[in-house]
Amino acid sequence: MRILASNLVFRLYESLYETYGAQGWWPFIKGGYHLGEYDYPKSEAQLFEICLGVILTQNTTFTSVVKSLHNLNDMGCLTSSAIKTMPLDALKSAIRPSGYFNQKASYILEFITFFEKLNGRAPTRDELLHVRGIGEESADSILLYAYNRAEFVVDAYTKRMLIHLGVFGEGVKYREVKDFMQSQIKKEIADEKELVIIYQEFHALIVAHAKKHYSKKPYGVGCFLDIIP
DNA sequence: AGCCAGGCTACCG
DNA sequence: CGGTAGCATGGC
Repeated sequence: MRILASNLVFRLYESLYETYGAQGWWPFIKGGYHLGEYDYPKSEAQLFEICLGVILTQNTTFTSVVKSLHNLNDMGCLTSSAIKTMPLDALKSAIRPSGYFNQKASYILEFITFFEKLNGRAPTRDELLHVRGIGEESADSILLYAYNRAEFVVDAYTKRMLIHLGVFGEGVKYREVKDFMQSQIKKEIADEKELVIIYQEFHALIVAHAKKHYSKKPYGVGCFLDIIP
């Protein structure tokens, strides 16, 4: 989705979108997805798969997560009920490629307990934050990608890039970055559905860009976003 | 061989 | 509060 540049944050978005194009974002094992379509998840199964992916991808590459999800799928265990009833060791070995498999196995089981109690209702951000294993980024990722709520996701890349560009100083807090990005974007976009799409694409674009230019030190080499304040 | 990956908790002062 | 060790595998 194109938007008109009128402030710093939009210029950032436009430069990234111009360069990398629509990212689509959340990749699925079940059902696939199409670029430029935003009516996902299309099923409860996809919704749960996003939540699972969010937990598994903590401090890991998504390609590792895909392996774990395929392992689970091959065992017929890509649903909350199946994971709940499978042996713990089987769960651990399935998600092994994503690292931290002991922690993540218990995080997943705790999330499932929480998820099933929701009974189809969308969780609040605060509720998610009270689930062990769900921090700020995971809560926002689940809300944004699984529940299509307008919650901007801030990850290590986002902070690193914005610090490098001089928007924030070292040690900036999650909340500060999130509030800034959201308030800037909301100045131009009022429609909730549009906001969700922008937030989804924006985070994906930042990751795409940061993988290229903000992965190894010194950060920002070859970054063309010299447009900031 | 070492550093990094789409973080979070627990525990420290 | 803020800071940090520990968690673990896989890719480059």
